[in-house]
Amino acid sequence: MLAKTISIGQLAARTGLAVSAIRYYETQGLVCPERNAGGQRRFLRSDIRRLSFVQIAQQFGFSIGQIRETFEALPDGRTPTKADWTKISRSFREELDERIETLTNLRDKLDGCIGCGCLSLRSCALYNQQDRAGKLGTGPRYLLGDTP
Amino acid sequence: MLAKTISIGQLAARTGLAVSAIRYYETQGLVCPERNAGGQRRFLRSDIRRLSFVQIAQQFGFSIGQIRETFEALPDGRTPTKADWTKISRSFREELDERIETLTNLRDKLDGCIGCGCLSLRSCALYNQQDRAGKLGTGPRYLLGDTP
DNA sequence: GTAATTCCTAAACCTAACTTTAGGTCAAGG
DNA sequence: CCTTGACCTAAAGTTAGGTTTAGGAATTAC
Repeated sequence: MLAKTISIGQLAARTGLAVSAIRYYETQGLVCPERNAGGQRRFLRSDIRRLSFVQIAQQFGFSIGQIRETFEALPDGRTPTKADWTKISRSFREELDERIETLTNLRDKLDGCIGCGCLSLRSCALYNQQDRAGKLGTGPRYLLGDTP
Repeated sequence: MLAKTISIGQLAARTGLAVSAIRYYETQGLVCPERNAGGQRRFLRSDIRRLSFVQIAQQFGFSIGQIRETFEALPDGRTPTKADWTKISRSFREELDERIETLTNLRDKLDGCIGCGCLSLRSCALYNQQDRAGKLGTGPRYLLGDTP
């Protein structure tokens, strides 16, 4: 018989996460388990999917805060449907595309540098970006595209 | 007149790094400045390029340890030549290509999931990787390709 | 019904990559 | 020459993302 809710240990087994990590994620607002009479956490089965998504997103380099924001698109109270997850995955994919593009751009610049005598003071695109950043003082660096 | 060596403040101005960051990098073996009579650090001009490289590598997601290893290919004692930097950039580029490929693969899997009803318990490639990882307990996750 | 698990909280600890602080020294300009 | 800004060290603090520890309480298994 399939229980309606699962324990933290079961969730850990199903997601490959440590129990301590799941508790930590709760403090960060990534899951909101109910409690039983004895005060123990009871998770929905859909939290397995939720935490799997967390792990995948982390592999892609997203921070917990960003993942929490992404989850704000999920329904409050009802179990997320396939359509909900599709929506999230799609916006996630867009972010991802941007990241890959940024990395690829940067790599291509590095390619140019290998050809041109990398990091030369005058001709290297990457170096010059740094150089300009330097002139702005110790503020944020905009190598990755956060132009000033 | 161009001084032979530069101070930490000048290096900071030229690289956009904080003075404290440069001191930290010294403790991590990324730069090895000499000292003058008064005990103050004196950097080579080539350290500007060195630290610029550090910043670029960090933008690509390399850790300080990895960058230090990369630098072990640089000559000890003489100022690195263009050929030295080219060699480093090239091996660096290879690593980078791998990372882009990994990210792209992962993204394509996510694409599959968007099509298939993402993160479904049975049909999602990403999810199933997680699932298998779960069954191995809390050990290392191999979503990024470090297969067991 | 009792022993072994599992779970609970709070607080301390961990690594990476730095910054900040405190208290003092060095060097360059007027 | 003396003041001001740049520099020095050591140690503590910071953020992210957790883990570990300590001391109990709730469940489950036999």
